[in-house]
Amino acid sequence: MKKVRFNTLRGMRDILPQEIHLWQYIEEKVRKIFEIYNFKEIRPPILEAAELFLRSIGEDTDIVEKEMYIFHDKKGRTVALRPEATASVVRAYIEHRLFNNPPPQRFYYIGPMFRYERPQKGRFRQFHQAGVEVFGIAEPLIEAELLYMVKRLFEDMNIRDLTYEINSIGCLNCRAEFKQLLLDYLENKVLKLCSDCQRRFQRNPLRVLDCKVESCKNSLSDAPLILDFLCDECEAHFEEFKTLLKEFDIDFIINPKIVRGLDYYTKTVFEITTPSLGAQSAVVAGGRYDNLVESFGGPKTPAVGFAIGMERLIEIFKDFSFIKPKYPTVYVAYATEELRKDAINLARFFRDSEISAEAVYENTSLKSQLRKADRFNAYWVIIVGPEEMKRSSYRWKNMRNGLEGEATLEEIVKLIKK
RNA sequence: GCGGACGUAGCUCAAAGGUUAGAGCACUGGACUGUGGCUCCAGGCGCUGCGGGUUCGAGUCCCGUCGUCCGCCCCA
Repeated sequence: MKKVRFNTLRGMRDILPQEIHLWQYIEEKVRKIFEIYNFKEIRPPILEAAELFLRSIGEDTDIVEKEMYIFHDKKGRTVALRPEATASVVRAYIEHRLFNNPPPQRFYYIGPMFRYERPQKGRFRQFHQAGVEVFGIAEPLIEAELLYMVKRLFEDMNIRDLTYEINSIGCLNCRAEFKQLLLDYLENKVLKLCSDCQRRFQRNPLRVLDCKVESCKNSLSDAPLILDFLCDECEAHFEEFKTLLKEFDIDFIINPKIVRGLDYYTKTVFEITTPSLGAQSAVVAGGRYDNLVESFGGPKTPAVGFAIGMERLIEIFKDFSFIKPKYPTVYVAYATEELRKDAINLARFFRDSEISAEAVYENTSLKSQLRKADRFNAYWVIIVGPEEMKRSSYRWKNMRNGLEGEATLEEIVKLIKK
């Protein structure tokens, strides 16, 4: 038989036991703060109808155009691995009529997302997001509270050097007006723009504004900013949002260039960035999407959400030396080979008593057993020996301080559980 | 999708085109026949990412491919 070696696919990786405790620690932190804010966990499927993402994220966005894992199932349906979770949560919210519950309805999720991109630092094809969505509240208070919640999470994890960037991209009304204004402005410049922007000019002119090509930036230096053309309502919303952030003691900067790569946003958008991630500076991103629920056939429902990039959060979380993996509490060894089975049985007894235990299954010297116990970082070693058996007792050894003694099983359990 | 760097033992890295590809750490066993960590000794480390080519001879040079990293684009 020909031997084949398999590896993870590009951009995918195994999270091994040696780092999983770090993930578990961070997931617990995230869950805890979300639940304090009354967010309820929701777990939508990872595979959805591709249409769901086309209609929410937008067909002209990079995510949909070139980054989606999209394929046909055996019935010929076009399905996609989710590139983000908001669309799924909105779908579930409507599908299960969760809007019949009183607002605010708050949901959170933690799970894998998929984007077919070129991997690099902080960027993977399968990555994880922890995110929240709030339905039913139009007040900017919600956005401000969400940012405050994230700020608390970062403080709790002792993560600093973050920049809170905010912007408003208006509602359907002011955006329509602004779009016309922008088109007029771009009219006689369009030939000077890069090829991407020429296409954007046709299909999604707002995205011309955040082109990174130097020549485009130059010719757009005096371009109108949507921030200056918000309608009265959007303007008031943004003003109140800023006032609340100040009240909540959140330092922020206004970045009029944030438009977000997803079409469903309205009014508030925000991004939290760090200098320590190289080119992938965003750790958290989100915003308001007041039209999405309605456009998916639900009742008109304002909504806000954000997502945290878990890999990026872990990357900037420096203080993890104190997080220790879980070790077995006891390691059961035997002094002579005939007692091997007794040792295994003793391990079974410990496990039945909810004490985590590891044991030696092969025939080997006591010395090597102790060495293994050390390697496993076991706290206690219990040795089954012939002399002790006669007195129906066992030898115990504390691997942290080297102390040892002899005791009955009852005494040992008491010692361990102390 | 575009550009650059790099792929050698489980890990970190050596080996100016020339014997049988090495070292440290780690692993296994022993010195210590019922006791880990320190020390010493011994042992196995390998399709040099993969596939072609050049050459008397390739880990080394060339081409392709896959992968990793770093930029660009975009994003979490």
